[in-house]
Amino acid sequence: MAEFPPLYIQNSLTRKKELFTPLNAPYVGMYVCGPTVYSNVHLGNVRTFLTFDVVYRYLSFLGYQVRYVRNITDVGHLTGDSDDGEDKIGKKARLENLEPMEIVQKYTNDFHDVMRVFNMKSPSIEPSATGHIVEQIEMIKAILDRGYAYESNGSVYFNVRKYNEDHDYGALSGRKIDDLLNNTRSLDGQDEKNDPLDFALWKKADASHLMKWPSPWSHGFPGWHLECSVMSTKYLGTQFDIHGGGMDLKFPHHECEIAQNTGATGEAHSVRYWMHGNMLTVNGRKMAKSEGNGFTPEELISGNHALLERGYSPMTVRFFMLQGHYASTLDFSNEALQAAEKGLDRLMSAMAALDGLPTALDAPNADVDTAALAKRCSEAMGDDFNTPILISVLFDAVKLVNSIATDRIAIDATQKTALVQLLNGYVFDVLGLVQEDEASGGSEGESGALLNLLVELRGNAKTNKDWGTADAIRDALSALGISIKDSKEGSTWERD
RNA sequence: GGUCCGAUGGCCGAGUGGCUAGGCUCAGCUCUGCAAAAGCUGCUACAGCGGUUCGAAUCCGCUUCGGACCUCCA
Repeated sequence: MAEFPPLYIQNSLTRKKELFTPLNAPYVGMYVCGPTVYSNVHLGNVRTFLTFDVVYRYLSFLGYQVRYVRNITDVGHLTGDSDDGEDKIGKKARLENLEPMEIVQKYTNDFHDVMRVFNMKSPSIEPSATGHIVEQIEMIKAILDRGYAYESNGSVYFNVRKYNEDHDYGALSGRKIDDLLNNTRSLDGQDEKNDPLDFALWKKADASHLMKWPSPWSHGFPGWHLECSVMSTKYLGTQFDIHGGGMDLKFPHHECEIAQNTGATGEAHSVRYWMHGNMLTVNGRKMAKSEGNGFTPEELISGNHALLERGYSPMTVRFFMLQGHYASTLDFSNEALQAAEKGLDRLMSAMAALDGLPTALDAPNADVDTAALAKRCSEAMGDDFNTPILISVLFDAVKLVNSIATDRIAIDATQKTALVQLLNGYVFDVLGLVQEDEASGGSEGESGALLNLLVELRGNAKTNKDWGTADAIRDALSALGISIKDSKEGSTWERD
C-alpha cells in the first residue's frame, strides 16, 4: 500500500490536532452538510464548501480514494424558533407560488451553478432528504426500539435526557444538559414534547402542509437532523472518517446527529474526525441571511451590492478565502479583496510563464531545491490544511520562477520538470485555482493573433526608436484592458 | 445570563517559548527610451496590566474590547 504523508486534522470532537488515519486506507469517507435549497446561497456558504472542496482535493491529491457525500436538504428544515415553524421549502413554495419540488430544483440548480463558478469539485454522491424518507423512517424505528424516542400525537421526539443517561449528549459542542435546560427559552408549541431539550425525529403534518409522507405515526415529514444521520450511514457506513460542516451547525445539528446515530445503533461516536469551518464575517459580524449582510456570488461578481465597491472574479474570491485558515473567522472587505486580486494575478502570471521557462544544459543549480519546496508544501497542508502557509510557500516559488524567467537563475530541464509539476499540482489541483483569462500572449485565435501582430509592430517601432508609435500602441491596448510587459527577450501581452 | 473563541505592523492574514510567514500598500535602488513587469532593500507588529521563565506575541492570571453558539443558520 502506498505511503501517505502525515496529515494532522483539528478534530472538533476531541479539540485536538490528530494524525489522520483512515479507517480503511486508501479509502476515505467524508460527509459534508450541504445547503437547504430554499434560497440562493450566499458567500458565507461558499466558504464552507470551499473548505471541504480543498480537503477533498488534498486527500485525492495524496492518493486517497475519497467518497465525498454532500447532501441536499429539501425537506424538514423549519423556520422560526420552535418545532412548529413552517417548513422552509413549503413556505418558499407558497411565497413564490411554486410546487415545493420546483423550489428545490430551482435552488439546487443555483447551488450547482455557484459551485461550478468557484471551481468546486462535485461530490461523489449528492443525496437528498426526500429521496431517503424510507430510510429515515427506519432509523426512527431503530431509535424507538432502543428506547431513546417516544411518540406524541403523531410526532416522534428524541428523548435527550434518557439518551444522556447512557451516553454523553453535548460532547461535541461542549454543552451540559443542565446548562442547556436553564438557558433554553420557553418556546411556543412545545407541549407535545416531554422535555424542551427533545428534538423532533418525525413531525405530523397539518392539513395545509404541502410536503408529507405516510409513516407508522402520521402523515408527516422528518426532522432536520435526521437526514444527515441517515444518509451518512447509508453511503459511508456506521463508522466513517470525516464529517464536515459550518461552525454554526455544531449545535444543535451535529450534536443531534451524533445522538441519533448512537441512539439507533448503540455504537459510540460514528465519526472519527469532525471538522468545522469558521464563519465569514462582514464588519466583524457573521454573514447571514438573517443579518441582511449577505450577498450572492452573482452580486459579488457584478459588484452590484451596497457592500461592494466593484465586482470581483470568482478566483479572486477563492484565493482570498484560501489566504485565511478555514478554522478562523475571515473578515470580508473590499480592501482585502483587492489585495487578494493582485496577489492572485502575480501567482497566475508566474504560472503562465512556467512552461516557457528557459533551461540550461549545465548541471543542476544547487540553489534550486524543488524537493525542499515540495516538503514545505506538504507540511503546510499536512498541518490541518493550512492553505495560508501553502500559499506563502508558493509565493517563494513564484519568486524563483520570475528569477528564472529573467535569467537571474538558471535551472536544468530536470529541475524545471519538477518545478512545473509541483506548482501545477498545488495551484491547480489542490487549491483549485484556474487561469481566468484564457487568452494571453501566444494564445490561439483571431484576437490573439491580432494582438501578437500589434506587439510585434510595436517591437519594430521600439527597435527604430519610434517611441511615439510604440507608446501609442501600448496606450491604446491599455485602454482596452490589455497590458504589455517588456523584457529583454521581447514583449508579451496580458488581459487585466 | 450560560458556554466557547478571538484581539498581530498602514490593510488582510499565518505562526513556533528563543532563529521574528506570505500577500497588498508605501519608500529607495537595479533593470529600462519612458512606463509596467521583475529582482533587491527598507518600513520589526503582536490589545492593556501583572506573573512564570535565562528568554513569551506564543504559557498562566486579571482588565478592556470584539465575536460565535445557546433559536433557523455554512
